[in-house]
Amino acid sequence: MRLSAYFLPLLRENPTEAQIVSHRLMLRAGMVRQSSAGIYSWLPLGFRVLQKVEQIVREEQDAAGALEVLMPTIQPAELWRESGRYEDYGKEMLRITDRHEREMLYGPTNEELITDIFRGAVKSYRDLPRNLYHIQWKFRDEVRPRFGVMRGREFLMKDAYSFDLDAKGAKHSYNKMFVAYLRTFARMGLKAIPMRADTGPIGGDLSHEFIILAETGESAVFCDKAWLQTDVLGTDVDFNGDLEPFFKKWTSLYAATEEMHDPKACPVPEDQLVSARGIEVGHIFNFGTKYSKPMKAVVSGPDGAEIAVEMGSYGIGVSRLVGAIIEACHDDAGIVWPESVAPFKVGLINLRAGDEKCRTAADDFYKKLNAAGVEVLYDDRDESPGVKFSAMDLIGLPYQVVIGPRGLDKGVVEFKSRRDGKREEMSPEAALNRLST
RNA sequence: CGGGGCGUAGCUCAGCCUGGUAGAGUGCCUGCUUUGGGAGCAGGAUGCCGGAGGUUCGAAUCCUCUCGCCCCGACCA
Repeated sequence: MRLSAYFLPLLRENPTEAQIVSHRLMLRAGMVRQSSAGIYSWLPLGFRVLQKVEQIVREEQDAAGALEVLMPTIQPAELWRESGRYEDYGKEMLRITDRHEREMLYGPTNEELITDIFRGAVKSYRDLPRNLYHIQWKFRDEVRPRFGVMRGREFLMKDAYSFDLDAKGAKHSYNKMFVAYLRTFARMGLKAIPMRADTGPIGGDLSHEFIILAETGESAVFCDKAWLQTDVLGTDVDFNGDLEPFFKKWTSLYAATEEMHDPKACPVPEDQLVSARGIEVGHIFNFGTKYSKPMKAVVSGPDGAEIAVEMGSYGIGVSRLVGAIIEACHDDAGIVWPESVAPFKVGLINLRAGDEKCRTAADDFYKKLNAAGVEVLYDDRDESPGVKFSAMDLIGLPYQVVIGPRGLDKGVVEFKSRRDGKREEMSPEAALNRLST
């Protein structure tokens, strides 16, 4: 992509409304624009990141055997009356009346809808287990939206729902998602710690929140100091095998959210306990028959008797993750994207747009990168070098290739790694080689 | 939902107290000179001063109402 033809409205100064670093950087880097409180438009650069995050989530859900569907954002109120949550949810639910005076709502989550779909289609234990997920916009009318996309009212969420015949199967489904989540966040370069969590209004008895430690986090969390030195799972897993060892391993070290943390009962000695702030990026629940019973999601068992299915739900805040990644990956100059979610892999800077030799060399390098399938943002604008350097640092692409008259005379380009700031001179071929691998 | 604050140029903000021609920096446009970490000079464009009422000869400024946004707290993927 040529920057001269791109839509990248950068801000030189910090907008006053943005108080935390990810919000500031997302606005300054031209990733999002606020539409109203807690509601954002995603501009090209931000949207690319959102889609990369979404794709990683999708791949890991698929790998764990979950099946993607797409449910609507608007749901009928009746379903929520069946589960009893229509009244419970209160003002956080955006309620809508259509032209026929029918009560509708903008979905804050989808347990009711998925249960309705499931009960209409599955009648036999033979069709279990199943896990259905979708990645869809949700709306929760938060009292106080804040922190940019980290606590918006409208947000993109992956929510998966598992259906099993019995508690043992349900635990296996839970473990699958548990492991898939470890892999998902690890792929994004994040250390997300699974913590025992309160089930809240979703219900149930088994629940983990996946928390990224960050000073700006909204939740108070407690964990064993050893977690700080522990790497998260990144290896391949057989999802059909026994996952309980993985679950045990990644829950053996103490980690709990504030609601679940009891200082008196805590097994970790005080000097070994970390008290920190965290960002919740995922939350998994096993809630048994909380919805299947009132909504009559039942199957015939082997003996012909009706059995209410055991359910779980599994959420990842996809749009929140974009902010969370920036909270975890930035420096004074701007964002430092992990390669897996970077909007482009490399920023190509032509230092002298007006110089024939530079332009030819840069155009040529750009063509070769494209041919090699390397995602590149090419700054071909006629701007001063300082402007280009700072813009490229701000948007945080993992690598920069600088082509200027000084290097060209020696037949080299400059290759810079954003993360450590190291710059090396090398031939264009060598730089191309580095980037295509 | 309680408490606090802010709405003036694309952005950051001054002006408001004490009513009298709409401002600065930055960005934007044009031209020239520049060019390895946010360049220089010259010229130029940009505002229903959030909205509605009111007071006044006269309102960005005073009063009333209203809408929006932000922050702290309680609540939450």
